[in-house]
Amino acid sequence: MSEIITYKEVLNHKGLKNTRHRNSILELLETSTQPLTADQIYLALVNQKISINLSTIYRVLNTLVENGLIIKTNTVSDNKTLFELNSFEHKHHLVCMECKKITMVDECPFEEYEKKLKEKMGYTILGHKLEIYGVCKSCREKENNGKSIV
Amino acid sequence: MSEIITYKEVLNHKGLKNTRHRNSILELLETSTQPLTADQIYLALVNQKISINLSTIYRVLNTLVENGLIIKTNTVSDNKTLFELNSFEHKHHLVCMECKKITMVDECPFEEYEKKLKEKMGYTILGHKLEIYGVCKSCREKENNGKSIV
DNA sequence: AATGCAAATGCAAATCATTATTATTTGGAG
DNA sequence: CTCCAAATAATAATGATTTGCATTTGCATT
Repeated sequence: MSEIITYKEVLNHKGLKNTRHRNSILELLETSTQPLTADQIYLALVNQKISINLSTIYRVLNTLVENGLIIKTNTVSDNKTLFELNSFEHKHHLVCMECKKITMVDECPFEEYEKKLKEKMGYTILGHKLEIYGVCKSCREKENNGKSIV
Repeated sequence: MSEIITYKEVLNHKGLKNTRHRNSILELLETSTQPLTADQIYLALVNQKISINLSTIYRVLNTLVENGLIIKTNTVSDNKTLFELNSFEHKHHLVCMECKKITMVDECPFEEYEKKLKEKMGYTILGHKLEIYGVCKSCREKENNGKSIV
């Protein structure tokens, strides 16, 4: 836990009960460097000798999304739903097409662009999602040992 | 058909047979102002008194994606796959959170940003996807007739 | 510490989008 | 017109996610 505030307090404040499952899921997402699928969470917890049902994971994830503690995303390549802790910071995803790893980037070049869209299209802009696809350093190096396609 | 080239020719060139189903799906996507789900395509065709099977639609869509004629996307809100004609132009999606309508925008402010990411993260950038969320003009106006939340 | 009750969980079955299988039909080359 | 590979229909299978219902648990109150 990187904050002084514990999940127990956060959950309480939202009127949610402080259960071991909610805590272990939140803790797992906190230590993870990237968004996880429900299934990945399930496997990770089972690995930690925690007995939990997959449907419970889905239910916990959904309540946490509804209460703004975590964020739901989905990938373009495969059709899976990913969950990550809501850091309340504006982040974008850098997705490696080879190893599928996701890296977070926090720089965002958009204020200008959004203003333009607002004027041109008459939209009220609420937010955006940006995913950038590429090949990460280590995958590119692996490939260069063989033939270089990219 | 907005081009001199017919779909028949395009399909031929790709070594694909020119079937009525492929044509009706391509024509439907051409007239559509926004990406469609397999199911929406199915309903639209049935509406046109065209007898077609849903699995055929999926199969046709997948071959068309493989051959670069159409593009696969997916929505953040619900877990559905969307298909749109590949215009071979770089476009982004402007998504209305009220009516879920998608508008295309062609301006893209990214060359600079991608260069930066390449240097900083060591990534080879292949492409990106940007979705912008907001409320479209007509939805905002509808809302203002009641109470204005947004 | 014991009680009560709503909320949370486990388990199994249901649902939904998508894919695979197989028999039948069709486009189009010859 | 004939033939065959490719395309399609119909149906079953799959995999992710949701739901119904019985049981358990958190926690406020006694």
